[in-house]
Amino acid sequence: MKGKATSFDIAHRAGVSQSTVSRALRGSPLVSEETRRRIQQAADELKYKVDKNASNLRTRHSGTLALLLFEDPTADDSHINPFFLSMLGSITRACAQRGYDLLVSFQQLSNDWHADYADTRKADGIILLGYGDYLAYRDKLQMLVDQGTRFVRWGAVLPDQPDVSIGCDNFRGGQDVTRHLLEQGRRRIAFLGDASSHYPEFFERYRGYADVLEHAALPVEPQLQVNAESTEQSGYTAMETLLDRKAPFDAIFAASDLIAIGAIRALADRGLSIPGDVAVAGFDDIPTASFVNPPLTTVRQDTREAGEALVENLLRLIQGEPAESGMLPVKLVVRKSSLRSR
Amino acid sequence: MKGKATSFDIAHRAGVSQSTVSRALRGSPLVSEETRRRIQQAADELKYKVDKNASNLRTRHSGTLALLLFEDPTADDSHINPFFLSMLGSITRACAQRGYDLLVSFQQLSNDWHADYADTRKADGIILLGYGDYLAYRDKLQMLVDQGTRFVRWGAVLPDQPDVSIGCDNFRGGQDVTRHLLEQGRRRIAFLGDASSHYPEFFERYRGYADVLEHAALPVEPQLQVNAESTEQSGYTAMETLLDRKAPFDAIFAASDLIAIGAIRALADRGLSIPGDVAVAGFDDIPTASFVNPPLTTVRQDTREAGEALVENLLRLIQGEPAESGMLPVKLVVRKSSLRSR
DNA sequence: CTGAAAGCGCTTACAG
DNA sequence: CTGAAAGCGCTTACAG
Repeated sequence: MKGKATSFDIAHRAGVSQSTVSRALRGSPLVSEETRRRIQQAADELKYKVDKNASNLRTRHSGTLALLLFEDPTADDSHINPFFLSMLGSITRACAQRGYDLLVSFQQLSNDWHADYADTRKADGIILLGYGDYLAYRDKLQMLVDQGTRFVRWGAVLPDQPDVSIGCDNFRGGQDVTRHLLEQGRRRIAFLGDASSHYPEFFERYRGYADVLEHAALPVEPQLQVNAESTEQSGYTAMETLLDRKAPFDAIFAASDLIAIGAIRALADRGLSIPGDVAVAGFDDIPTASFVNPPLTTVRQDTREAGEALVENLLRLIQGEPAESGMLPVKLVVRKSSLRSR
Repeated sequence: MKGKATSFDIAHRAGVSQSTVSRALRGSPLVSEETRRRIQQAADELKYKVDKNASNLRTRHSGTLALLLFEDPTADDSHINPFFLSMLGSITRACAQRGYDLLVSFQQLSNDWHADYADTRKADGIILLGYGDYLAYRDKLQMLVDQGTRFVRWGAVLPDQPDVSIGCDNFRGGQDVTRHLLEQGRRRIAFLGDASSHYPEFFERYRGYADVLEHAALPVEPQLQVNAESTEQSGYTAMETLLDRKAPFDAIFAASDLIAIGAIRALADRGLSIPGDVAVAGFDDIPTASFVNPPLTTVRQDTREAGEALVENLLRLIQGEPAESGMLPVKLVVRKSSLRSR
């Protein structure tokens, strides 16, 4: 056998026309059972597989989705945000279940990702997953929409978005954490993480936090908020900044687990005990969260459900059906880092 | 503009033939600068992108590699072995650097993965990454080789393999850990992990361990070895089994960090202190390793280098050049879990 | 139920 | 340097 077998080879071997081979292998009801069996057998014998490039070219779709993962502070190789990695896992599975392949790619915000996979027909649609200045790439989203590219995005779900976005209930998560910390007797809760519309997910968490404080008639103090992006390093630095401000606080609500982990390190380096001196809570429930010392109270986002929802909605868009942005529930996971006494 | 522009549209707009458009866009030296510029401009204006399906069909290759990730004990969705996740990250990057796309897929050992991506021409080659009974899928590897499929595998590098495998120096890693534990005064070191040719990577680590013990004139005791696969749960169970045997030991060498983490939990549950009563060391240096309590001594595999090597060699195979199996160096990372005194 | 034929959008000898 | 033409391997109306 030289080269791969084609449908003509199968046709020849099964004594039918090439068109019939194609029909049989695609499961067309027009083919008789007997013929189908003969063709299937010939195909098996020659280890024939339909050439996807040819079939995609003909049918005008690829059976493939593209996942574009981007982080603003481009992580060194393998140190991708664990939460995204977990999403990647569930998205891959969700695709497989629906018979789609998944193309994975890392991008920088600055790149031309808005004009690639879908345009080259390598993918039928795109899933956007990442962390970066929302205002900076909002235009690109609009461009994608204008071009008619099918895509869904993981991120904050806001009223005025041009695209289909799936996200968790960040506001609610922020409320839950803050309420919990108050219940534990904390009164001066600091927030580590960006709190502006540049980073809507963090901002929603912050708004949930502020909302609960206000309802408890507690002040929302600007000096208790420090910007941080979602890395351990950034969390460490932010924690130091907060400590240097000398404003008293008895709890930290970090906008992500990575930030929380950095903060824990910084607190430990200054000799502060957790949760004795300071309670700490994060967001995401990454695998490491339960292993840090002390185990970290956090908010779990159901990545499995998230992956399903993203793929589900993207497929709907591809099929021309209506798809809607939606918010997934969150779940407070209480661990030692926020509990009153050991 | 209805539908996407094709090369004919560009040709029309630029006033040249379609063949010239194709040449210009592929960077053929046959096209004059002036013509190329005009074509490029027309392409930009129409936001034209070459249809990959068509071009792949013509050129007989896809510019895509497939990563097949499989775990024997199929992990629940997002809980993929963190080490593999890290590899996934570096492989994706290595592909991108070389202009290749990456198709990611989870597989079970039992599936027909040996006859898929490459056969359907969706990928030019395959990277195999996973954990499972080697003897069980060795036949499939042989089949891949026989079919002429281009693939490389991450795993143990053994003398008699039919395929190109890249792995770390597991034997050396096993030696390093064991030697370190001996230096810390430990004498009865247990090994948690499968130690048979079914799991060659673990087996190599075990052989390194046994080798050092023998050179130190210490016995290699079967009752100090307990099988375990690379999950926390399995590590926990294995640790319990070992404890129940009542054979004295003062150190644990776990074949992977996940196993080590499970073991640490089991030891803690029985009230044993680490490293006071028992020193513990793992293998892989997953992100969590530095966060467990106490921080885990382990062996780092350079995933960045590993991803590069895999992609590099696969590309070589695809280009018909010789590729060779190879072993990457490992690095002992000493942390608190194995140190004599606090 | 089956076959002959057109065509998906490219790339690349071949001829100028 | 450029164009006309063949062909990559399929799918799917169209005609029987």
